[in-house]
Amino acid sequence: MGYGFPKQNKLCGSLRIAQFYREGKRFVAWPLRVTWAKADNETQVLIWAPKSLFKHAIQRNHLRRLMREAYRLNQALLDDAHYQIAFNYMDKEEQSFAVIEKAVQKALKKIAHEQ
RNA sequence: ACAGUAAACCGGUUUAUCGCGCCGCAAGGUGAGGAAAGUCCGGGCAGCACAGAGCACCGCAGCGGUUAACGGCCGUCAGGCAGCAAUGUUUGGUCCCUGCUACAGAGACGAGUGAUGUGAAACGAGCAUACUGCGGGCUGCAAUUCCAAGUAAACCAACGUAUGAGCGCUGCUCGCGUGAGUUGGAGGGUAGGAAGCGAGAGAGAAGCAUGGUAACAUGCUUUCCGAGAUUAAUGAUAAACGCUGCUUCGGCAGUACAGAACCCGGCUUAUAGGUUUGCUGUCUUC
Repeated sequence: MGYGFPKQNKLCGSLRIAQFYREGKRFVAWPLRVTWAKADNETQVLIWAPKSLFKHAIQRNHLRRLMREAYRLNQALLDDAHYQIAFNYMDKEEQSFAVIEKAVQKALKKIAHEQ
């Protein structure tokens, strides 16, 4: 598993997303709220920065990009199984890449461990 | 030189590592802004509607020009306000008809008169909801078209079937058209894909020429430019340089506003720092 993050590894489709949020397991790795479930075919990831917390599109874009990079660089922490994972940003402040990367690492380790 | 004022423009750069969208068999190519923003005007484009008449309603308003169009832009006139000035800012159709003009005043548009007094205004008028001129069908790309999949032409209630329900025509009236359903309740299904969507007869850009005070128009030239996502690409990390402050000359701090979503022309708002030009005032030197 390399560092890539192509489009087929992104979770999309409103029905699947709604079902995933209903059934997935949740925990918090500040400043992220993580939802995850086992998947059959491929690991798919959803990244979300809410408009209610960040008014400007450029802030949301920036946070999404930081979370995406953090996942992309640390996805090797997962084992060989496949998952659906959602990272929801939940803090009111824009945190740095170092903080977000640490949170993503913690979350991925926890998912791999619980599995 | 300093201060002011009015315009125009720029909006970081480089390297390393990892990565994303679109196009392409591949090699490779290409990928945010001056405001992409607010969605306030105008136009293209799309769908629906459109026999006609009247009354409403909304927008604009010195004058002239410009444009695809505009409430924009350019030029210009008059009054008020700020400033020594350059300049900025603000107001600007009309009173024939309809109506309004508080308090005060004998009287407020009604007249027998109208000096004094009252009052913003005393027969003179001012104003808009009135009148005049011009413009306006409605809805917006979540438009619209196609493909695929799926469901419930079932149930309940009200009104109606030529004694005409309802619908459409602009909000209303007339009038016209249509002619058996319509409305509400409860419930069921879908929310995938493609086109629209960006190289087109471009309201593009740059340069030159001609006309015009200007906005702008016309013509010629060009190895000039060309995002197209859809849980939504255009990035992340590290370093160096540049720029701006402060400095004990070692350095330290800061480097804005902000992210396309059908496309254009404007307006408005946000913006670190910087560049250029015109004009005005003050001072100095020749």
